[in-house]
Amino acid sequence: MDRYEPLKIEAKWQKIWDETNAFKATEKKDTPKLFIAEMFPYPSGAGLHVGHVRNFTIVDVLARFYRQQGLNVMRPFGYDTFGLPAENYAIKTSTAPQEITKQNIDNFRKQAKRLGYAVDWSREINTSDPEYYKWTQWCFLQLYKKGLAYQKESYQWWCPEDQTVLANEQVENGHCWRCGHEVEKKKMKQWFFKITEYADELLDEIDSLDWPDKIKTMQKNWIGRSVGAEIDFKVAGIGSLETVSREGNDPSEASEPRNDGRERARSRENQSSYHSVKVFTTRPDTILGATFLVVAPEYPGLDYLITDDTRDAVLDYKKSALKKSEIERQENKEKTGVFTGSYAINPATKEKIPIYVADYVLAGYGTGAIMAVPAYDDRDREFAEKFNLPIIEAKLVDRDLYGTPKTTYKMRDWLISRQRYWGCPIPIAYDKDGNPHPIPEDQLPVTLPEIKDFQPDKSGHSALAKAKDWLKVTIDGEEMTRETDTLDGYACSSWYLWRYASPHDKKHAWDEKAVKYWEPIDIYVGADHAVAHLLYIRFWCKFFADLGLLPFREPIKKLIYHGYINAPDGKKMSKSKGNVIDPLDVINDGYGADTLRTYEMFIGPVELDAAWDPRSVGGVYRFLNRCYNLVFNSDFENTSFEGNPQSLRGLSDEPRKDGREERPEKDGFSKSCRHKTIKKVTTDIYKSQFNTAVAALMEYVNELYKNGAEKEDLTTLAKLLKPFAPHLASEMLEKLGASDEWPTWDDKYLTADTVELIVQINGKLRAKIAVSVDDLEDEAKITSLALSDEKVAKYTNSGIKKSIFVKKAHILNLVV
RNA sequence: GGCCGAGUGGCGGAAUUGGUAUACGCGUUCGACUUAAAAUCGAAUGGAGAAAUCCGUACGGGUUCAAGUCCCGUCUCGGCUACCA
Repeated sequence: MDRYEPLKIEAKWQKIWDETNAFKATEKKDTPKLFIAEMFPYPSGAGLHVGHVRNFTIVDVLARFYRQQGLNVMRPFGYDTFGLPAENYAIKTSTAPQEITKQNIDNFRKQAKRLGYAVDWSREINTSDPEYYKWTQWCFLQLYKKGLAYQKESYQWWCPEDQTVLANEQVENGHCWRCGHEVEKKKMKQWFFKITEYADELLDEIDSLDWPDKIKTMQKNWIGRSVGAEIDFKVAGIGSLETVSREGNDPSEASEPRNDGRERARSRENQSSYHSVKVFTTRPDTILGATFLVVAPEYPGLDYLITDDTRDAVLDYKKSALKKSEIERQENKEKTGVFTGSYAINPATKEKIPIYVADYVLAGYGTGAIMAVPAYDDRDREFAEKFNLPIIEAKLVDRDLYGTPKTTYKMRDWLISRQRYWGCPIPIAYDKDGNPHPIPEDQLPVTLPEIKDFQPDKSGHSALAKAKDWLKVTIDGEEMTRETDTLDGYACSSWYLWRYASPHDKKHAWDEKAVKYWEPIDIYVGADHAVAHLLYIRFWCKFFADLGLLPFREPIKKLIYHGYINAPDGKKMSKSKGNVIDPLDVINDGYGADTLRTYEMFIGPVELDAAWDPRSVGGVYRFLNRCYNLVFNSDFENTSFEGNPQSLRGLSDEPRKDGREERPEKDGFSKSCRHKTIKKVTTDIYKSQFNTAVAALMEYVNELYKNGAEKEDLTTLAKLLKPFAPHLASEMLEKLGASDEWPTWDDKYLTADTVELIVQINGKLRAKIAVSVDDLEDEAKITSLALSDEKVAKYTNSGIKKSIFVKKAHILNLVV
C-alpha cells in the first residue's frame, strides 16, 4: 500500500518544472494566446499570506486549464516594490530599502515556487529596479510632453505621520490609507496627472468591459459625471460687468481640496467689478423654484457679496468653517450658514432672492455656488426650513432656457508627488529661476542615490534633498537642481502589464510586436484597487493609444475580483490579533501545496469573503488522498476498481456490503458519469466557479469508489484535477502514462436510458417513477404510467382538472 | 442619507435561472477494521411525528399548474459612497 506523501511528490515536480523552464512563454504565430496575471504583490517581509495564495491560485488554475487546452499561455510574475513599508523598515533598521526589497523578493519567489505556480520566471518584473523605473520615468516624460503631467500649487492632503501628501484615493474617511493617522491640509506645489482629460472615455467604455458590475459601478461613481447647466444670477444693486466665479475652466482647479482656505488678495476697487454669481445645477428645469442662492465659504467672490452690516458675521462663519476638519464637517450634518447681505435676481422669475454662505456647498465641485430649490432638493429644503426661506412648488421649464449646458465630474486630477525617498524619482530638474525642465531621455534613468538617512521631515521635501551631489545635474550645458519628489507607486503599476510582454527590452518600455501579440491581458485577477490602480491603468492605456504606442484602448479584457480570506472567527487576519494563518505552515504541517491550493478554491465562491476553516482543509486532504489511492492502490490495469481500497488489503473477495451484486449497464453508467464530470468541471472553470468544480471532482471520486473505476476514469480525473493539484495530478498521469490534454465531453453520453419521472399533485412531490427516456416523448403514456402508480392513484380518484408535463425537467404536475 | 449586494440545515455553501430545496465539504451519530487509538472504509444526518403525513430557503402579502428563484411591502446584515447641487 503506497502512501500519499505530498511533500515528496511536490518537491519532485517542482524540481522538474524549474529545471525545464516548463512554463516559458514565447510568441507562437498560429497558436491562440492567453495572457493572464494577478495584480502583482507588494513583497512584504512577512512572506505570502493566505490571501496571496487565493489570488495566485485562481490565476494558476486558469493558466494551467488553458494550457491544457492547448492555448499559448503567458503567466508572468512581478513585484510592486516601491512604497512606505520598505522605507519605514529601512528607517527603523538603517538598512537600505534596496537590500530589504531584494530579500523580500527572494523569499516571495521561493514561496511562490513552493506552491507550484506555472510561472514563466524569465519574465520577472521589479518596479524598483532601475532597468524598470527608467521606463516609468520615460512614461512620465511622455505625459509631460503632452501637458498631462503638470505642477500646481494647492492645498493637499498631508499625512503628518508619513510626512507625505496623499492622493484623494489614498484618504479613507479622513485618515491615511497606510498608517491610519488623521490627514491635514497643506499648501504645496505638487505634480499631477491630468486624468480628468479622459473622464468621459473612462466612463463611457466601462460598460463594454467584462468586469464585475461592482467594480464598474464604483468607477462610475468615482468619476461621477453630472450633466447640468451653469446659470448666471445677476447680483442686485452692484453694477459692473465682470463675473464672480471660480476663475476660468482650468480643470486642474478640480483638484482643489474642498475646504481650502484660499484667500484672494484683491484690492477694494475690484469689488465693484463683480456683478453675478454663476451656479452649477443638474436641474436647470427647476429654476422657477429657486428661492435663494448659496455659496461655499471658500467662494472666491464672497468678499464682494458682503455688506458693512454682515461683514463680521460672514467672516466669522467663514473662519470657523475653514477651521473644521473634514471629519468634523462629516459628523455635523446640521445645516449652518449666514446671509451675505447681497441679493441676486432669478433670471426666470425676476425675483430678488437672498445669497447665503453655507458649508454644505462645496468649493471644489461645480462652481462652488448653487441655486437652492427647496421644493426639489432635500438639503435646500432643510436649509430653507431652518432659515425661514420660501419653498415654492413651481412648474418645470425647458432645461436650456436660462443656462448653458455644462458637465462636471467628481473625479480630480491624480496627485503623484510623494515626499519620500523610496519611490521612482520624477525626471525633472529646475533651472536657477525655478522653471522645470524634463531630464532628456538619454539621461534616464534618474537613479535613486544611495543615502544613509531616509528620514523625511516637515520641510515638505523627501530625504533626497539631502543628497547634495545627486541634486546637481547639467542639461544642455545648464546647471540645474533635480526634483526631490518621487512618484506615487501607482505610476509604476500603471504600465507593468505591457512590460511583461518584453520585460528585458533595453530600448523601449515595451516592444511593439510583443505587445501586439500578448496584449491586452485576457484575464486579470485581484482583490483590491477598484478605483485607483484599475482606473489609472485604463487612463495610461488610452493616453499611450493616443500616442500610437498601444494598439488598444482598454488594457484589461476580463477582471476577476475575488474576496478576502478571514480568520476562522470571521475577523480580518492581523498580527496584532494573533489569528494569522501562514500558508507555508499549512504546507509544512504535511498537507502540502496541492491541498492548500485546492482548499482555497473550494472555500467558497470567488467573489465572496471566506473564513478559514482548518477542519475543511483536512477534508480536502482526504479527497486528494482518495484520488491518490485510486491510481496507486488499485489494480486498474486488469480489473475495474471494485468496492474500496480496502480490497487491497485482501478484502476483495468479500461480497459487497450493500448487497448489490453487479451494477447494471456499467459501461453506460461509467461513461455518463465521466462525461458529466468533464462538462461540469470545464464549464465551472470557464465561469470562475472553482468551488463547484472541486465539488464535482469529489462527487466523481465518490462514484468511482462506489462503482469502480476504469483506467479512462482515472486519466480523466487526473487531467481535471491538474489545475488545482498539479503535483499530485502529474504524479498520477505519469503512472497512468497519459498526457495532460484537457478532456472533452460528448452530450450524447449525458442522457441516461432511464430517468426518474417526478410526479407532482398540485405542485407537491408525490411519486418518482422510473421511465425510459423514449417515453418522455409521449405525454399520454407518461400520464397513464403516472396514474397507474398506486400512490398517485390515491390522490387522483376524483379526477384530474389539469395536467402539465415538463419534458426537460421530467416533471408531471397533476392538478386535482 | 444615497447607490449596490445578500439573507437557504449545527457550520461553509449547492440548486441546469420558474421545475425533485439542502449537491460537495465540515461537524455529529452508528457500524467495520484494530488489543486499543489514530488513519481508513461503510451507513445515517433539515424539523415534528410510531406512521401516513405535515412544516420548512429572514418576515408579511401577491403572480403561477409550479417560487429559494419573479412582483409589492417590512426587517436584518455586508460593501461602496458620503451635503457632489
